Amino acid sequence: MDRITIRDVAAAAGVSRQTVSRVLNEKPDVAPETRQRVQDVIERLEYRPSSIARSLTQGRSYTLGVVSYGVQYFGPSHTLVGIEHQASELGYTLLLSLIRQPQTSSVHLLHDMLAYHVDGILWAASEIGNNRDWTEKEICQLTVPVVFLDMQSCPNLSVVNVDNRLGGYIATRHLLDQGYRHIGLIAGPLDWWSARQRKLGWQEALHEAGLVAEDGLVVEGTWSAASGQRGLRHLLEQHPEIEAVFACNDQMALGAMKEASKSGRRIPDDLAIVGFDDVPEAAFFCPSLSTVRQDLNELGRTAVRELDRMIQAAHQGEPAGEPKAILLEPQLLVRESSAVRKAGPL
Amino acid sequence: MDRITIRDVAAAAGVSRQTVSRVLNEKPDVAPETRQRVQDVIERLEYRPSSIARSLTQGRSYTLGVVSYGVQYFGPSHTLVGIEHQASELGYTLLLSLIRQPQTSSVHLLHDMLAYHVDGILWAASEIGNNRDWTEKEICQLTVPVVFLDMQSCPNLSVVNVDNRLGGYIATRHLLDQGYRHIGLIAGPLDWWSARQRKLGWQEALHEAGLVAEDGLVVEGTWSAASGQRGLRHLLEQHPEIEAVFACNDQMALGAMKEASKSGRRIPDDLAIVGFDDVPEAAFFCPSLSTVRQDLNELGRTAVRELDRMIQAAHQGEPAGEPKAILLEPQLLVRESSAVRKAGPL
DNA sequence: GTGAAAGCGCTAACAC
DNA sequence: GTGTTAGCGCTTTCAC
Repeated sequence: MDRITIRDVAAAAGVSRQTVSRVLNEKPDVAPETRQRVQDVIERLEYRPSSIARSLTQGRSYTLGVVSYGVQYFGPSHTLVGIEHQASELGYTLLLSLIRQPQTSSVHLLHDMLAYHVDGILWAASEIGNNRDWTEKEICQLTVPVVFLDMQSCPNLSVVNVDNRLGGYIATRHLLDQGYRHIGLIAGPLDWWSARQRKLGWQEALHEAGLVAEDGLVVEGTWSAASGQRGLRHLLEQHPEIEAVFACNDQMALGAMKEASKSGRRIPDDLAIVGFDDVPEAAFFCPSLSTVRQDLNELGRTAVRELDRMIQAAHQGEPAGEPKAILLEPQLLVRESSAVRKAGPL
Repeated sequence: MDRITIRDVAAAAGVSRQTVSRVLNEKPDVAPETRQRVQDVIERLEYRPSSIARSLTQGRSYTLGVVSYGVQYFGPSHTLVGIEHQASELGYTLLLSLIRQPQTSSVHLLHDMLAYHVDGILWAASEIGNNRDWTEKEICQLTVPVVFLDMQSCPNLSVVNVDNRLGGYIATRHLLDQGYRHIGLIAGPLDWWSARQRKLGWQEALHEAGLVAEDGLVVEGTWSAASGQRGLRHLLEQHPEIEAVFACNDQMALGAMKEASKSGRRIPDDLAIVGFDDVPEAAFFCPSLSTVRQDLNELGRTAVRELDRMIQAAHQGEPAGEPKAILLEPQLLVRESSAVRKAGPL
């Protein structure tokens, strides 16, 4: 069963292919009756124009490349949904590539996407280790705009981020405001840029309160609940005086809650906990988990809008404009796990 | 900055475009030295062949369309990862479309993908309500193969599923084996085919044990933890004698655990709970949650392999073969929430 | 208003 | 071994 082409339509309508093309693209200079006739034939034949043939002639594919990592987890999957929805609203289709080894540079994915003539690229895989070192050499000689998510901003690149540092700050600041002074940190893997940022926020809040952010108060996790559990155990062994913990995601917070209950500590009375992400389950943990919410859907949407802007500009021969660094504000959600400490002396 | 084409390479190497093409496609009949010279030029010019131009001439795009829904949730995101990895291993790139309104038929997405000349389509959006009614009329007249995931099998369609019914059965059977007799069901939304299947499994197990699967023992949730909490409350109000509950996903199980603890019931002593999915957090709930694990990664991979098989067949002019219905077996994980009931009379 | 010719970047089929 | 011709399905340019 062969594809129906513009030829078939032209023949059936008794016009030239150009005229059909004009009707398809809603261009003027087609007699109303001709237009109608062509449209009827299109319907009857169920003709659908080939997007890739179009891409070839127009030099635009209305396609965006997305490179992501860890889509099975909360953050990346929510970001991806935001990306897709905004993209489809703007008339783009997505080409998806998932990275398996986040440590390596994966430049080749970029070229793969270019082979499909994408109009732009969203690099949504997190910055881990030095997996971004390639950007300097590659990006400048690219033919299409690229927007990065979740990576350190850089003078030549367009980047969209949630303000992880602010998130770490408000989480810690909240615990300080509740009267806690000995606040531990269960960090994410510190080769992740975002994890380092959250840690910085924690440090900043402690310093601001005149406290010392000792290394002993920090334990590095892997984002997993198991690592959160181990982390808290380790922390409490070393520093039994710890009264509160900021866990850098909700899974690690859950693991910490498990460990707390194992060690006979009640939350929040003996140990307050704040997480990060606001996974849907967080409100149903026992007790419910205070956490920092980031609007990842909006993160994805913003990135697409920015990319679209760059594409439009480039397409009109405009001077691209300065690369932007966009930062979204996270938001604190207070629940039971960090409720204000009961009155009375320690 | 213009794209480097096969012409540029041909000119620079002093050969015809055809020879360059032969080198690119590793065809024989090129003199070793010519081949080397061409390859050198390719490297020097950093030439990358255009995949879409190739698609046009070859009638193959090495591209698969994926239509999914709810990618921000556990199941669909894990399936997507499986799909992507298997696809990329087989040399395919993915075109991704996410549905917003699962109730509506979304046939147009199918045509959108065809416009991009995809070699095949994976319909990974769940069957909900009658959002599959279009398949009968559309599929037969399609030019490319389609594989469906998570939907009722149908004589003319290729379908890959986890055996949800079996999953419901083994969860319930496990509770029966533990000595529980009054077993409630917190079902998923019953317009979802998969939710109905899990319910069927529950019924089957009860019947087999000579028990009646009364309607009063069933409450319909929305997959959310909140609905699980409400569900259990409702169930216990109506049937205080309930000793165990099968919640059709882990989130609802979590909500039920919350409600149990609110109402002063201990798990598993006063109420046993089994979930479905095995989200990574399940092992860290308090108590840890018994659940049914489905290998969603493998689900996605299997679907891609099947689709690839169909594509290959069609491409060699073979008679497509019978549409297959593939079923994967889920697996019971016993944890604390359904531990064997303490000895002693009821 | 409409059509003919040329071309997007590549490969299949056939020459030589 | 290598080059020429034609064509994938569409749009652009320029005739008429």
